[in-house]
Amino acid sequence: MAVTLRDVADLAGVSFKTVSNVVNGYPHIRPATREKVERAIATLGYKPNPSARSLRSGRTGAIALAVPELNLSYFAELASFVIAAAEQSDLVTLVEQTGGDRDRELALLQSPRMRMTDGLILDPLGMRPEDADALDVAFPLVLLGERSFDWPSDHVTMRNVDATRAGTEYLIASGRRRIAVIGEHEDEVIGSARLRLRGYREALAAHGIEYDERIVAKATLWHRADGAHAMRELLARGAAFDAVFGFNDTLALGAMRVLQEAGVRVPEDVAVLGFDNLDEAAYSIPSLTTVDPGREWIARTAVETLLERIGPGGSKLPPRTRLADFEIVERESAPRM
Amino acid sequence: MAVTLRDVADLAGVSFKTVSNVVNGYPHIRPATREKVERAIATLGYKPNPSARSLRSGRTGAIALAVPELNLSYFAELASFVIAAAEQSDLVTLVEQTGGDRDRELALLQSPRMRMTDGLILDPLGMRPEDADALDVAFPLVLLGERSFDWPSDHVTMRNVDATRAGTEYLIASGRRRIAVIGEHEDEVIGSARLRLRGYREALAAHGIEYDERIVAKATLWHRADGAHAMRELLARGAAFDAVFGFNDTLALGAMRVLQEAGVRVPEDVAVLGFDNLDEAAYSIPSLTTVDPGREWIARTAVETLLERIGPGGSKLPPRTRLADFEIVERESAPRM
DNA sequence: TCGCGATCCTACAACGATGCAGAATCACGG
DNA sequence: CCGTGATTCTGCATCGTTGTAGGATCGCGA
Repeated sequence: MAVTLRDVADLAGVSFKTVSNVVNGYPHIRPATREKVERAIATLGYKPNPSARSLRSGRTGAIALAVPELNLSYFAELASFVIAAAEQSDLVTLVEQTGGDRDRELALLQSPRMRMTDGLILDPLGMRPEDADALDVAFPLVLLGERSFDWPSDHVTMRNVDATRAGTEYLIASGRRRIAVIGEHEDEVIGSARLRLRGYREALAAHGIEYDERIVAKATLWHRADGAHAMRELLARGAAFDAVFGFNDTLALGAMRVLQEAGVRVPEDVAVLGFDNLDEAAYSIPSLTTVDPGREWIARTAVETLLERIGPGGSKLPPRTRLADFEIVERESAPRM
Repeated sequence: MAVTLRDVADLAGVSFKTVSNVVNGYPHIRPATREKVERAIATLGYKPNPSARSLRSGRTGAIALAVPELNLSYFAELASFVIAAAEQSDLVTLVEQTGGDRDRELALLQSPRMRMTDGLILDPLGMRPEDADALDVAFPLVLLGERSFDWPSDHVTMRNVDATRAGTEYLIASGRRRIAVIGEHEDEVIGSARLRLRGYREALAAHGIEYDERIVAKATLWHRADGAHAMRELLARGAAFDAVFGFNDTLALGAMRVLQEAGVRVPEDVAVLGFDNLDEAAYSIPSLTTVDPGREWIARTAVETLLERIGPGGSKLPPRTRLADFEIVERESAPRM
């Protein structure tokens, strides 16, 4: 059926290993031979068989990226950067969606599908500290998102606590005192939600503002609809607030929409601050002030880190944690002052 | 290094072929033997080697999805559905980004990377009619998006002309007469842009409204920024309009943002209509009336169609074109009346 | 002329799985 | 007690490639 090294070799009148050598850029080949072979490759349209190649060499040329879902713009934009970075190194990217579900994340780590790739970049939204053992896998692994697993693996992440502390202080500096929050996870102990809440509380404490759980709203998933829902609940509770910090942009955007439906003016009555700096944050009405966590840097660095592990001697490297810088992007929904 | 069939066989005291039979669910195996083997598999943690498997069987268990970029929400949501549908059939999805660039699309069709998969779902944004020959590839291929290639391949797409005609008529029925358009491609002849423009013109003609190119704005890429840019240009031209039809939601949202910055009221002064029904269209201010092209159906159907081709006898099937139903979703930016 | 290292090419054995053909065992009717 | 067909298991060849080892050829100095 398909053209193989042998077919090319027959046409070129050399041994099939010589064709292999040409394809792989082995240096010691006479120009005449090389040309003969290349012509044969062109006329037959030979393309190497990646299965055979990786069976022999142990490398597949693919990496896997596992995120909760591409529906969430943050992960879509992240995936876009990861795929682009991988392509730079001639790797293809296989995308898995876990739904942020613990069981599916654990299953993925055990899955035979992982043997189709040279390594995995995983955002373990659902896993818990006691699942650390599951991270003891035979393939190179880079975790995204700040998590405190008791397991020495590579991490590429952002400074969640610092960033939300800075965000909250930004709101405080602009004169807000009653700062509501959307995105708490009730029983989660290691994820971004918990860390971001901590940064928020630290900032409050540093400025002598009391923590009031009546203006803290849960949202387990971070879709627009969840932000909208949380905001409706906050409004229903009746506790006053003059700012809202959405733990990501989609939550903030959903919340902002509900605020405006309810006749609340943004930012005059309530300032809104997001987290992620999605493309769309610049185009909402009003445009969204947000914390930019350095998505592109994270994506690029995750791929680099994984490649170092995959490469020769990679398994000997000590576990590394790499932190992105953040930045507050001022827009209309929360002016600096 | 890794555990193989042989290792399992040794531990279980059977031939390695028997282990293979167990793994593949061959029926004639004594329960006792099966159990022995399964226990050995479990203790050793055996996982089949997909490279070896696909070298032998010719099937890889992966499909490729090529879209312009995941940054564009439409494609992110589409990819999300495709990946989910593929997973239902135990296939992993390898995502490629072409940037909508003709050369990269053509290169992808020739790329050896394609041999890592059983087939490709491609949205050929940049290809031209004269590139039809490039579609003559050795692997199963399903095209997304309505294109008039002179090549008999499978298509899954939406009724672009009908949908934009209906959208335009919706605006006309609500009393608008000067309907601007954003998203024309100048020199493209086969893509959605051209088809959507045709639907628009058909609707105008049917209602005796003159086509005025002063209110038709180009946008080669369909990001929010492009919509914003196009709207600034429209405003600068000074030609009056009482509605805008963005050829996708992000264009419409970018344009809507600029309108409101300029003090134009939506929908009182100008109605805005989008196309795609993205998640975010429901949360903008005002929420976006839009044409829903049935993204999920398209994704599911594309995977199904590809699977039929991949399956036994698939290459004998006649080329098929499958059309999704569309629907106009009424929201605030363009009320029905 | 010979020896020797560089250069160019080839032969053979893997990598880990599956398909096929067939050997061994078993059940059961005549 | 044997023949026959189903059941259960094994052995071998094979998929297309790369790594290793080594054979041929060549240039060049001794």
